[in-house]
Amino acid sequence: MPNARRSVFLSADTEGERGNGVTLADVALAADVSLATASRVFSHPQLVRESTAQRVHDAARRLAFRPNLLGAKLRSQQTRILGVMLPTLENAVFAECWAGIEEVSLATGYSLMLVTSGYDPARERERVEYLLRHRVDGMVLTVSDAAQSAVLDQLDSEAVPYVLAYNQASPAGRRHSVSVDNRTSACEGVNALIAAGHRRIAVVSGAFMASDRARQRFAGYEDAMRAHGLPPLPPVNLPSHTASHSERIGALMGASAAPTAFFCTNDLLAIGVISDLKRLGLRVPRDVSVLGYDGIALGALVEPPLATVVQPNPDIGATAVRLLLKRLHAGTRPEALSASAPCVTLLPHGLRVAGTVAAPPAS
Amino acid sequence: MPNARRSVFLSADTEGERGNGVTLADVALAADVSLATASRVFSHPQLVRESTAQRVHDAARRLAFRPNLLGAKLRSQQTRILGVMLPTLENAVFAECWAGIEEVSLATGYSLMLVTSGYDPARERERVEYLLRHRVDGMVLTVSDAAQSAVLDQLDSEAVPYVLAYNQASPAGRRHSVSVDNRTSACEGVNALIAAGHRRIAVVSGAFMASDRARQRFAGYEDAMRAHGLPPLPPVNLPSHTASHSERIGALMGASAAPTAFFCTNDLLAIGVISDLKRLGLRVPRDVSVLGYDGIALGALVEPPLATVVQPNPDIGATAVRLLLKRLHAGTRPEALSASAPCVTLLPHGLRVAGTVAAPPAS
DNA sequence: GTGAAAGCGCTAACAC
DNA sequence: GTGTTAGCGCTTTCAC
Repeated sequence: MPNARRSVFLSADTEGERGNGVTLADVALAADVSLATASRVFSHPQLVRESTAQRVHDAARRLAFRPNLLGAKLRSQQTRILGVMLPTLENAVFAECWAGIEEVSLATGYSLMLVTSGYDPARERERVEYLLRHRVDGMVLTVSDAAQSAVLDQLDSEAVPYVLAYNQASPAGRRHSVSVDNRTSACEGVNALIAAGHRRIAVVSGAFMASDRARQRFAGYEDAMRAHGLPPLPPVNLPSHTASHSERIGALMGASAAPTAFFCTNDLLAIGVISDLKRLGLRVPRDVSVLGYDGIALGALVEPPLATVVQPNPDIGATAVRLLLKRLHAGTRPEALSASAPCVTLLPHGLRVAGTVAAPPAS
Repeated sequence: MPNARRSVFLSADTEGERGNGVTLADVALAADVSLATASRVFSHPQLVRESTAQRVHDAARRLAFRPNLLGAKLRSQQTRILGVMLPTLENAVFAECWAGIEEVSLATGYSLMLVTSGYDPARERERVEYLLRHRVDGMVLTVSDAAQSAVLDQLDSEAVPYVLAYNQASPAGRRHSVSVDNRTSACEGVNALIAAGHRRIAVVSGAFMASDRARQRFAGYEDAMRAHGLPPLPPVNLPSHTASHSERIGALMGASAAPTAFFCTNDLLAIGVISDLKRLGLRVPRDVSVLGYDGIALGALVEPPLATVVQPNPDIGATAVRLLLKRLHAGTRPEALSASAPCVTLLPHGLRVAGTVAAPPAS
């Protein structure tokens, strides 16, 4: 009877283990009920008489009982852990998204495990495997390219419930996603540029090939240009948005028909491009306009404020979790799954056309 | 013999559970070894013959075995999960720190659980309790005020191993921390301001009362001022660094002896203050100089580049994890613990005096 | 409404 | 080297 020994010496708190070594069995003993009843008090309170529950709660408090979630998770075959994979937290978009994810997960009693993929498909695989080993109940993730993602194929084949965030799934498929409408919103943003008088608008993108969003946003740009009879320019791809790319931008601005506006496929990039422009002696927005995409808080903080297409970042995270939870609770019955809301959730976007966008110079 | 049934039908992958239902027992059966041996192949490979190990690995691959970490964690009484509590990820300092934490943790086979406290002591308690319930082996955390932290007191009393990040523990205490020397580095930064010719330097701080770092950095400012016979000005406390505070700054700049330089206790704040200044029609650094603190990547990206005291953020995270791991592996013997390196680890800081700092206007 | 008992998947003594 | 045997802390049928 090892537990009996423990209970006796408990107050001395001799052991160095986490959770002070008090188990549910100790609580049951102290409350003079069976282990089963003690368990029920916490997991299914409605199954136990009020007075009994009170005794158990008292004992638990007295012994400073801390439930060991591991035992519960192992036995019940559902961990109530959600896996989250984001490209990086160093881009505020995803940090803001995490805030939304954390809030609703913890509020609903779910735990989280976060990994970052660094936009690298190989690392995506590895990190997802890691999450799977932890037997997460489901995942919220952003992959570099949802259309051809080894990771998503794997998840599908293993029937792991997941909801994409930011990746906008194809309406044709069965994949669940939460995002804004990348193409439409980008188109609106570029329309605003055109409305301001711009005709030569260049798109600057980060890892174009590594981001389906970037391509969708570019398509939106093309839509807007074509709708106004303007020739779309080929995209300018800048590999990393933390380095400066003055040369590329400089060459562009030095050319005969230099663009009068830049549409950057994300805000961090936009901030970098604005700096590059300044270094070239150009003023934003007087000489050149810049439009970003993301709506990170920082953009509103700088002066002039960054004009941008605004995504509801925390809400994207929160909604993705809620949807995932709904799927999890719907059970494994396929009817329930498909019946539950459409796969592709589009959240409303905003447009902040201010600071860094103005009419083009008279020329 | 439920498992036998499972093994037979396995290739059909009928079950909807995570981890395809293959257990180590199935692998052992397929490889014709005992469960114990199969286990050893993964946990203690050196204890098992090469050829046997090979058989087990083959069987595992054939069955697509995915170890259930929960079982291992529960049984071995060490979860190999590290808890991480950071104030927020929306400040890039902590996002960068997380990158360091994630890298070394996953590389050493440790899992992570992240929570954010939002600088709120009540939420700190709650989140720590959450981590404790998951039986994390140890924690890396940043608290608002290490000197009087209910959470740290609790952790100490329960003998939970932890290492502070950014909080600079008192050398007198027994608490482990990894940070730069806040006071000295701030002093150096302000010295650079003074060397540039500034005499009226104001300190702008975020949640001053909620951040011990902010106070330590202010002390460094006082040191520098006093060392040069200059009167320290009272700190300007701005509650949130995401809002604009033009009024406060405006009032300050409108006063008779307006400061010629601002020392902001973090970079985000500095970026906000620069914007405020611009809105007031002031040019940085020509009219006013601004020095930040943190060294976030973004600071180098903006134009002019943000002058700042640079912390090695990813390294702070990585070092904190390594130290924590060292403590965990030292066993619970107190001698080993105290023998292992000093408690307070100070990492080297840098100084980027450029862009936003220049000589004060002739006046 | 409550109790007894059987595990969840894995590791760690202890034999051999 | 390898196998046998107990559990880790909890949930959950199944009786009563």
